[in-house]
Amino acid sequence: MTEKQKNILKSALKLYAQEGYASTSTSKVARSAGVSEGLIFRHFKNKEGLLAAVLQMSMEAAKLHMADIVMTADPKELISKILTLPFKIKEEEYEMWRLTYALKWQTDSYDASSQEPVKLALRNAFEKLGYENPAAEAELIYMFIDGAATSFLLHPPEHRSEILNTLKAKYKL
Amino acid sequence: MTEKQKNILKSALKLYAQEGYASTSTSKVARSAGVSEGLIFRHFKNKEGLLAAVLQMSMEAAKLHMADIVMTADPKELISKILTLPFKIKEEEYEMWRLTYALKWQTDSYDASSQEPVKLALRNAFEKLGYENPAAEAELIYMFIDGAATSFLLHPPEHRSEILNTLKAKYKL
DNA sequence: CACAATAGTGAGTAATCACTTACAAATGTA
DNA sequence: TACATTTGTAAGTGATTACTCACTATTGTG
Repeated sequence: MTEKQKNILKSALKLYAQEGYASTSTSKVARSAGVSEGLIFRHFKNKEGLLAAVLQMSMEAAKLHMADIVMTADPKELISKILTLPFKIKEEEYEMWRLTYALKWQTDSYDASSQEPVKLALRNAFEKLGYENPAAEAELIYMFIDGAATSFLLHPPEHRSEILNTLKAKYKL
Repeated sequence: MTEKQKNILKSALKLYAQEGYASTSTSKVARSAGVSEGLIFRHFKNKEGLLAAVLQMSMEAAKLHMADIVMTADPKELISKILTLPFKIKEEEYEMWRLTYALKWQTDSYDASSQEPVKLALRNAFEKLGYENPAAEAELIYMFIDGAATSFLLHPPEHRSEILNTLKAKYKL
């Protein structure tokens, strides 16, 4: 991976996250990365290819998070880890999360399959804890972390820890 | 309001919700509405003006919902109404909600002020019920309905009522 | 009816879009 | 050194973009 190639990916992520994929032209990405526009097509074939590369790069980090969570044995700890997830979005992961959340609404890009392993782990955890409807509880948590992440990504956070504690109390964590 | 004007708004809402605002050209809207492209600019000045008109039209319905909720006196009923909101998105309101949720991620369009009256009503309700941290509870609920709406708008719903009941149980409703 | 205002059209506009091509510079490898 | 491969650029391409303009059709009003 060349330095210029990395610059393209970095600029594309930044611009796609800030202004949206559709309204960010390849020429804008090239200008921001300090390369000729042709180079984008040399390395990534077309605009879609660039998006795919950006997404793949971004998702490596997320996969590590998820793998750690799924392997947690103690059910209470697993639920706690998942609930805490959106409250701990790191500065350097901000742009990638903004992009993935925004892209959800672009018709073709939504992929629910990546959520399955986490949902399964959640269901098992609630089952172990003797909850009445583990599947519904898992869905509920998933909906919540989606909403919380949205909230934190869109407006500056306030009293995060209070909110997290109030939430944890609902599951006696 | 002319018939053609209504058609433009209807087509624009549909296309913006399906394919996104940025990637829907004015010519596409005109073709879908069966009018000349020039007419769009005659009536709505420019592309942004058309979006504003679509949004304004769409939001009339939402305001009625909110007004009803805010005026509910019984705290338990108020909370229940808000929790139920995303579970009852009507067919004819689907496109407008998809558009508003997608537009959240477009840098400039987000307006948090419309949420304030509802959040205030929620805080008061939790206060009346003697909850420890009413403000945090209100935020929590708001995050949840955001996540639930997202979930219902993006993938086909399943066991909605089970999920709603599990959720209501957490607030003893 | 007269006539002004509004509604609507179709053919433009320059700018920008994603993408290609021909060619040069840098690099790997024998 | 020789030469093939990869990296990079500059100047294009036709299509599409948001938008304008000159014009006609329809409608409301005295």
